[in-house]
Amino acid sequence: MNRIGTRTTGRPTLSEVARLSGVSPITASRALRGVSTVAPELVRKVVEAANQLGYVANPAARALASAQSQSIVVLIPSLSNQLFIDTLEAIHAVMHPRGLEVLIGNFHYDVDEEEKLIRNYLAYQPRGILLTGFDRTDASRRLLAASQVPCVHMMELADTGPCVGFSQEHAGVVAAHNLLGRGRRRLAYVAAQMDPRVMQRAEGFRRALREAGVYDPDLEIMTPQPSSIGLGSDLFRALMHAHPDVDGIFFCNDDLGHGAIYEAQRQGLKVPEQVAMVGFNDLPASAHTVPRLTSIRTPRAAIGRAAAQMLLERLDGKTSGVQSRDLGFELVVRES
Amino acid sequence: MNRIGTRTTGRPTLSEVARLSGVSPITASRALRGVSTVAPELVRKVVEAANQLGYVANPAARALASAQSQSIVVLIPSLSNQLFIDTLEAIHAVMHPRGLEVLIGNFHYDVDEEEKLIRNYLAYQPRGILLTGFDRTDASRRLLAASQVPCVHMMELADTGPCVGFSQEHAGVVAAHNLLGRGRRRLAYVAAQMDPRVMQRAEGFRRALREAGVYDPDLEIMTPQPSSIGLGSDLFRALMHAHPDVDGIFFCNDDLGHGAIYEAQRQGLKVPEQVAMVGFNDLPASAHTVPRLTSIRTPRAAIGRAAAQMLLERLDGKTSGVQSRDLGFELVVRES
DNA sequence: CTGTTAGCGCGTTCAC
DNA sequence: GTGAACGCGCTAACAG
Repeated sequence: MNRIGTRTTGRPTLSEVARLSGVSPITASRALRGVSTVAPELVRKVVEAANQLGYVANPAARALASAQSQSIVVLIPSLSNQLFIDTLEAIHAVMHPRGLEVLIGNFHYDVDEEEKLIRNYLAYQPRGILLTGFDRTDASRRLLAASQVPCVHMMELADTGPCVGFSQEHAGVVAAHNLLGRGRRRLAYVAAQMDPRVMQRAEGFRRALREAGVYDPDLEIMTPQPSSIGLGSDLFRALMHAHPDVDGIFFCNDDLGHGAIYEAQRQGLKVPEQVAMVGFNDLPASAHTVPRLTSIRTPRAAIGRAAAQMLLERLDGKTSGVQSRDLGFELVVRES
Repeated sequence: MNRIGTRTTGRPTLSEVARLSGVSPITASRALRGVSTVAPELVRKVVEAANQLGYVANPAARALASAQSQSIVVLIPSLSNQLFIDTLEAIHAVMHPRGLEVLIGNFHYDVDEEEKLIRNYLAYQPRGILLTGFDRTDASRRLLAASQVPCVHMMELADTGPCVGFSQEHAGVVAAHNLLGRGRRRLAYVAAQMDPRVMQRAEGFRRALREAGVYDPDLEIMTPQPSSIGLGSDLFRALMHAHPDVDGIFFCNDDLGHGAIYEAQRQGLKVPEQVAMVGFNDLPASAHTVPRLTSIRTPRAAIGRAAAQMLLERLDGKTSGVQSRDLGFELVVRES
């Protein structure tokens, strides 16, 4: 059988496109990439030939020759959280029209896994990297710095690198003020996962309670377990059992809040009359639970979009240095 | 400044590893890949040199030289559905230890977008492709066939290609039987998105109702809108308004079911006394809503795992031809 | 079991 | 504005 050699792809190459359009390969290359000054007439011919052959450039050859791929790496701590899916989609929507491929790395809230991902993905010579937060290993930081690949950090704000996010700590303050404003004094913080952002929100919440003179460390329930609805039910039950006088709770995310709402309903415990609740992220379900969950809406899609754009600007050399973009958040007051 | 040339990566190359370990580049290559027969002593030396230099192979060069990447492409219709996230994670868990990168393509339930993704990703010379279902454009099919890249289809069963999934139609039958078994006769099917699998479940549900002599086409509510909790509330409200005598509903997925449960609660409509409900997928929340939602649990992680393994076997040439693997599903009876 | 040779397909560099 | 030559880093093919 006339099998193609194992070293060749069998797909049309740039040379074939060039031959068909009567120009040199390099002109075809330039025409297809839209760079430099190629006569419009030639461009037309080349593009036509490419379409006719169904030519698609070989990314490997391209990356090898230019020492640069057409990929952007995005490193996120979890895929199971709708939060990051929304961010991812927004990033993709910005990058795709620019011909940039988005490589997704999920490090499962594990900085060592993130380090491995960085080492691995750097080998792909990505054009840029989008990172979640600022908490990572020193080795990761060194790898990133040595690579010279432009980075933008998402979700948190800091002056140590270009970033797009909002003040997690302030979100904690706002949640506290909402609860305090409703006359609640026995306020609890219920958290899982305990990633850096969860801790920052805890810090803000704590500070506000302290200033109001109602802070009680016994009412901070934190577990490193992954967050889930079931866990929210469990933590709520345990909390109310140990401290029946709690009259307001800030959950580090909506999943926990939903679990608590279900559990409260099962126990016949009135929300918000007996216990008020504030969630975080404002997932779609929060607008529908009974009662509807008051929550802090995070601009996750906007963060993805803005971070992607900031990265593009850096690639184009339009900006440089540390740039911090605060997209804020919004307390969505509902029934809980 | 002594900047490295723009054509070079600045990272250690195979030649440097070879030089440091006193062998030829090709021997270093073989040692690192663990192929062929290289003397154990040499392997040790090469690996040591590679570690010392922090060498990571350049995937682009590798792909170019071997006409084959270390990537597996997975094409899914949505990232917003927890279903596919679970599948994705399982696939990754199988592929990663084998040194295979998973490239995720989200085609947003759009066969034309899927076709573009296929055209694009094929240029990356993936080792294999994991597809969702069998419904795609003819061009997609041709592209795939011409590429010779091994494929495995997920979620549905058919005899037209290797696949791992379960009978969507039978799931519809089982849902119907559960409702019929509880004495319900006015049964509705409420669906959104209307992807092929949703339609297959509809077909099974319909068939079972027909056999029981209770099929009423007016009680099929289908909309192409994307599925969501809010939509579930809306559709449920509209349905019960138009047909107050409906006493059982099968939802094409749990999101719609959850929305209906919330809405029923708001309307003071007793579930399941007045209307029984069966969902599909068994998302985590279904075990916690009030009342807890009876649902069909789909083996989404198992499907990802098995599909990945089937693909690996094909890559290793262990199997070939059409192979269909039915992983079944499970009706989880709860309170609704 | 190891090395030599050659080339994967493209873009950079420099010449025209 | 266009082209020739070369090389990116690696591995297939074939010797030995």
